[in-house]
Amino acid sequence: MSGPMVLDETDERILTVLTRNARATFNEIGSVVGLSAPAVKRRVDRLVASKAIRGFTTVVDPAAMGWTTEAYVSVFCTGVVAPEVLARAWEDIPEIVSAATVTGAADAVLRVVASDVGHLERAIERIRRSGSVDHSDSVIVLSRLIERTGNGREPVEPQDS
Amino acid sequence: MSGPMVLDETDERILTVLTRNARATFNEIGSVVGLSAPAVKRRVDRLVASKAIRGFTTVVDPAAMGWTTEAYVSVFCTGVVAPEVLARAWEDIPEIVSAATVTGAADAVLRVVASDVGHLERAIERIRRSGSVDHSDSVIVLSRLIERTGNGREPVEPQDS
DNA sequence: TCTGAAAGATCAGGTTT
DNA sequence: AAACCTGATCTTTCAGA
Repeated sequence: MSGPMVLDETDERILTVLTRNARATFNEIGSVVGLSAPAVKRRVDRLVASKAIRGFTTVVDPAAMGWTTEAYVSVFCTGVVAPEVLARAWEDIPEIVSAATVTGAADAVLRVVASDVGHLERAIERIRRSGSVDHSDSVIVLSRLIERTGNGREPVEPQDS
Repeated sequence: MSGPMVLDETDERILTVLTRNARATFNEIGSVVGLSAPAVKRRVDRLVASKAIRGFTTVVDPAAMGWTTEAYVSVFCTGVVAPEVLARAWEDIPEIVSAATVTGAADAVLRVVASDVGHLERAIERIRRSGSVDHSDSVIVLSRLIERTGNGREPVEPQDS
C-alpha cells in the first residue's frame, strides 16, 4: 500500500498541530509550518496512508457520557499464552480501553471503563471467563489525575469558530 | 460560562460520529443524525462550550514518533496525600500519559511512555523524586494489545478523500 | 545536459461553514 | 457571503544516466 514511515521535521510539526486540534484547517496548519494548504493536505494524506496517523478523534468528558467507573485489572494466565491470542480474546469486550502484556508476575494489564460498579463487575467477569485466565487482580480508580493523548501533547481547548 | 451538561440522544449520536472521526463535516454528521448542518454546528458549539467535548485530537502511531517504550508504574506514598497534590506534582512530567489514584496497596497507578529504556528510567526517577513518594513498582509493556479512546468507541480508519 | 521523480505554489470549481 | 477543500496544472529542485 505504501512505503516505510519516514517522518521529516515538517511532518512532526503537522502532527503536533493536528494532535492539539484535529479539526484545524489545512490553511491553519500551513500557516504554522510554512506551507500552502494543498501541500499540507498532501502530507496529511500521506501520513494517513502510511498509518502514521491512526485516526482523528474527539475527547469527550467521561462524566458527560455517564462512564464514571474505572479499574486497572492485572491478569494472570495459566501456562504460556501468545499476545495475539489475548488480543483476539479481548477485542470484543468494549469496556476494555487498553490492554498490554507486561513484565513481572502478571501476564497483562487492562484498563476497564464502565458506567457503574455493577457494569464493571460484569465486564471483569467476562474477562476472567475468556480463555486461559487463571486469576485477576483489580484496583478501582478513585481520582483521575492526568489524561493525555500519548505523545506528550494534549488536545487544546477548542476556540469558538 | 454555560449551563449544566444535559445531553439528549441526538447529542450522544453526534459525539459518536465525532469520536469516530473528529474531522467529519457538519453535513456528514447531520446526514447521520438527521439534522441540517447549521443545526449540528449549533449543537457541537454547545457541547464544546459546556465542556462535554474536551478537544479534538489525532491518534498517532507511537512507533512513528519513536516512542516505543512504555511502563505501568505503581506508586506508594508516605502518609496521606491529597489527589490534587499528586496531580500538581506530576503534571509537568510529559512522559506521564495517564495517572490515577486507586484502591489497594498502591496509592496511584501511572502510565509512562518514553523513547527508550534510558529515557523511561529517567522519567521514573523524576517521578520518585517528586514529593512524598515512598517507593514504586514498575512493569514494562511487552506488547500493546488494545488501545481505544475510552468511550467504547474507537476512531475509524480515515478514508481517502 | 537531459530526464524523471518529488515537493511546493497557484488557481478554479464546488462544498462547507 | 466568506472560508474551505481539492483536483489540475505549472515551477523548482535534485539525482542519476
